[in-house]
Amino acid sequence: MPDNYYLDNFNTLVEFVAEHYWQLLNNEEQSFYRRYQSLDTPAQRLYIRLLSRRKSLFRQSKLHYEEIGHLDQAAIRLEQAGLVAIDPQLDIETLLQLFTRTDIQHALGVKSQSGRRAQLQQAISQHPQALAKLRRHERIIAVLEQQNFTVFRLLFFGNLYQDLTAFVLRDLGLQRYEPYRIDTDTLPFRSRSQLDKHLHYYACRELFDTAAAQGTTALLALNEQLPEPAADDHALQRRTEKLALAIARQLEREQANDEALSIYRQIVRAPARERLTRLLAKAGDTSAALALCTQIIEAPTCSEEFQFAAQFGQRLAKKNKMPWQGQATPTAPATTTITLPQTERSVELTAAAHFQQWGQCYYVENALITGVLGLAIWDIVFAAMQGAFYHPFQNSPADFNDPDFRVARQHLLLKRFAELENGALPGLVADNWQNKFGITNPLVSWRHLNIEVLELAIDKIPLNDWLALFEYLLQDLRNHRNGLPDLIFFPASGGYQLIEVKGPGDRLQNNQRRWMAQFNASGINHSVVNVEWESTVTAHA
DNA sequence: GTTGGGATTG
DNA sequence: GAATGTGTGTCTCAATCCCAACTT
DNA sequence: TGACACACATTCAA
Ligand SMILES: [Mn+2]
Ligand SMILES: [Mn+2]
Repeated sequence: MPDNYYLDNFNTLVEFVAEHYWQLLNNEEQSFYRRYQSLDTPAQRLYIRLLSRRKSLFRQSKLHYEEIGHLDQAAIRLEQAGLVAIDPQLDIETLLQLFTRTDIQHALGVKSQSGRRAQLQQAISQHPQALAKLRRHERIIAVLEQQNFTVFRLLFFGNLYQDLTAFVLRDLGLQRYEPYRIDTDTLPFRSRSQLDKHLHYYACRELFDTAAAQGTTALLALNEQLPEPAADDHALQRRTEKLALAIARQLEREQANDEALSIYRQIVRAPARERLTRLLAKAGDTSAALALCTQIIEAPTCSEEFQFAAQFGQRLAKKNKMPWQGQATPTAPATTTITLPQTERSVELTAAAHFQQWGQCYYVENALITGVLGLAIWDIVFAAMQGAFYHPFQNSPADFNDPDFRVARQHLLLKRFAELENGALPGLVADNWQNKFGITNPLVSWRHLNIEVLELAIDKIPLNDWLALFEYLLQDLRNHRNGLPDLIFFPASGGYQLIEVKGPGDRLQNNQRRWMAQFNASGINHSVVNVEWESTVTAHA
């Protein structure tokens, strides 16, 4: 790694933002950028070093950065630029965070092994002389204006969960990204108010845990604070709705059902209507609950919601002797029970080893089917679309989880499906396995795949089955990429079977049932295998 | 004296 | 035995250091 | 730092 790596990375980030988003920056942020630019290199380095760490307060004696040289001078220039404070006023609690338990014992003149940290802190708080002794000969540096860098990060990445480590991981080869072209003409932020709303959202999210611990009033106050995203800002809509759903769910736990209900009423995103239905039913408003079920069935936002409404509606109607349209027809999958000696390994691997007797069996869960789709449509996932790629560290296009991902790429997908029908699948999978290996892709989990199971699967699974599986996945990439069976079994006698393993006490989950309904519709061979452990007690008896 | 959870680093 | 809610573990980037708990 | 699947407890109905 070059000596300047973190300086270069930081500069790349802030210069991109300054170039493309200067008009969105307020005076403070513009000043922040100018003041940073006016620093000499050692001061810039020190600032970035401090900015990259989790805490904002440091004892200078604990900082060891050979490449910076004299920290004293760098720190003073940063102070002159207003980017750090030296020896700031601190309350006792904050000050003590900077020192170890041993430091505090020494200042108090106590022997080691004398109490926990909390007790020592309590003790030293009463002794001004000991506190003064702690701080004597120490220069304390507080890094300032972190929030301004946070704004730059948000503008660059479009989120706050990525940071400068993304550059390092890429440069070390630990994360590889598809070399897509960045669409600098259509960047995600268009206005200051949009940016402010995003920042506001993150501020709210940071408050959530505290509010949840405080209870109903704090949760309701937080909900009031949530920003109102612009109609075309899908990213922020998704985030605020998820946070509102979390708030409402927590309100339910606090028994504040009416308050939760009124939040759910404002949200369509799942599982808002499901929660709403449950609350209405619990409150005894059966007809409203049933009406909502009907509404969901007519226009479901996802398969899970549809399945819920069909089952819950039927049950609720039956219980209350109310009329109900439609019969849920749960088809039980073929189920067998096998008894195996318990092993150190997981029940899935143990079962796979068992089936290995009759052919070849792999523990793949979601990785195989979604992975093959990912390899089959690799170029479409990363196709240049307006606004899809706006920084170099994306694992997927910006709209990957939106329903319109498919709509926007429909012509490409139709063409690809035609190619698949003409036998393109084996070639696409082999080529992309070869050419793209290790590159991050939202559908491909390289670690859980190997070329053997891929080749076997391509060989043994008929094309029509693949097309049916792909179709269901593409209907809702976000929600249909889980729930696939644990094992794929290729019997020596030919064909294949998808097997969901269930250990003692485990039962089919709803997403697994939904996949099995698809398997049924497409005639795909599948089963549930219940594993029981050979009891050593029984064996001896 | 060990260990387990972190923060930091590249 | 279903339905429902909640808790847990496993992926982790890997090597190193620090620190505060303890016969884990 | 979530997503995902599983483990476990409680409740309720037949
Ligand atoms: Mn599984
Ligand atoms: Mn299973």
